[in-house]
Amino acid sequence: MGQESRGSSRRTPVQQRSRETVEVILEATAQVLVERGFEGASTNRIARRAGVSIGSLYQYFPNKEALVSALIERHLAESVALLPRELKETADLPLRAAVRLAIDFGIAAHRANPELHQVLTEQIPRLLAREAQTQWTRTLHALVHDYLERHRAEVRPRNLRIAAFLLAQAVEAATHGAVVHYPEYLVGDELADELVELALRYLEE
Amino acid sequence: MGQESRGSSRRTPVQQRSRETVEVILEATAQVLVERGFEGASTNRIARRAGVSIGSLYQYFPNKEALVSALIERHLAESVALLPRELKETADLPLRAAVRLAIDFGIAAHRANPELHQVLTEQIPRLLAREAQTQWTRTLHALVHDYLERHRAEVRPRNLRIAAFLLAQAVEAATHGAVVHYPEYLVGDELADELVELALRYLEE
DNA sequence: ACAGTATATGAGCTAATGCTCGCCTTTTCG
DNA sequence: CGAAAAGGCGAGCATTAGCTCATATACTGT
Repeated sequence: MGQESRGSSRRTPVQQRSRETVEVILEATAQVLVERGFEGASTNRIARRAGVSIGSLYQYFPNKEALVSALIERHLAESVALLPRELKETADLPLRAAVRLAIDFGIAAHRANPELHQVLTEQIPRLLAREAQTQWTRTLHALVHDYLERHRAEVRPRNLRIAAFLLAQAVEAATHGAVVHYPEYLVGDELADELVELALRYLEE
Repeated sequence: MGQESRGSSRRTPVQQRSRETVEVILEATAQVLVERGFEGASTNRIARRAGVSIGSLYQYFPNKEALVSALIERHLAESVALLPRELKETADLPLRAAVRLAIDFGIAAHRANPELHQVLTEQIPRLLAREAQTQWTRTLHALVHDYLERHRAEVRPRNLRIAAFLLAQAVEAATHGAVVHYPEYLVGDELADELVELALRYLEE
């Protein structure tokens, strides 16, 4: 769904060769972004790194923003693809088990390619990441909200929207913050355990 | 303390006139940053907005980064200035009251000039904001940690560093997220109440 | 084999940005 | 008052970024 979000006015790859080119370009974008940040990631540099001419780059991406957008979309798509499957499993689990699963999932998501995740969430001009970011936030909140609604009887908070928002936000922030400021917290289970405690105690009667 | 962090090799204002110029430039920087983001905030544009020539701008700030850094520092300094006073008051308050005060403080901080806060936290290349950001995070965690240590007897968690980290992170994220994604949550007290609940339940025996 | 299409190339254009530097004006102070 | 220091100015330089386009090469189907 949505190979190209708004990349209109550019050629769509049809041969195998060009699909590989697009792939190589996206991969190079990720690398250069990690190494030199958004400003340092010039399209020329990306093309060079990809072993491809700028001309080729601009054949598939109308501009730098579209290029980075495509990368963000692809990165989120990976997480989004896992999410429903993972969280669907939690739907009928009891509170403690569900919370545990969700938090482990959150932590795992941050552990996969943490550098790219960091650049994408922290260094990209917000207007660019905005749409994707909002989409993701909404999806996540909706899922948590859903779970809470199903289990509303076993749960203390009355305003489930706020509860879902708080929980999602807290878990995300703690995980992200740990990656950035205290990576050592992530080696054991201590942080995860405490996060579970935080969530459960908030939810319990 | 630290009028200029690393702004070496530039003139330091000594006359009243030039201090005003610096002031005007910083104010213009904030405005343009809010209006056009980091990339759109060219030094020429900032100077024009300030009603000052670029020459003058570069007389006091060696480059764009230093300019923005100075603004960040000034912005954080305002919060930092309030922090100890505010939190010193909480030092001997009982849990519930202390938590309440801290959270109200956090929310208030986000309400003062939320647009600038948002640009500064979300749109500035991270390497630039990094130092200030880390400094702030550390200070905050230390303060919470201190409080917890003093009250260690009344508090459940054993690892106070992690507890402080989690709480600070959760409150910050919830407040920030509300400002950005759901401003409507901030009109009443509901969010604040729930945040207090989250923190207290986590801390209580 | 060949026409037509898809893909790839890279020299170089345009525009904008960060920043300098020579010169002028105002303030300070003996 | 007058000279030295501080402050202010803005045309314009050097650089770099994003991006185009004329041209060349690889596929594809007949």
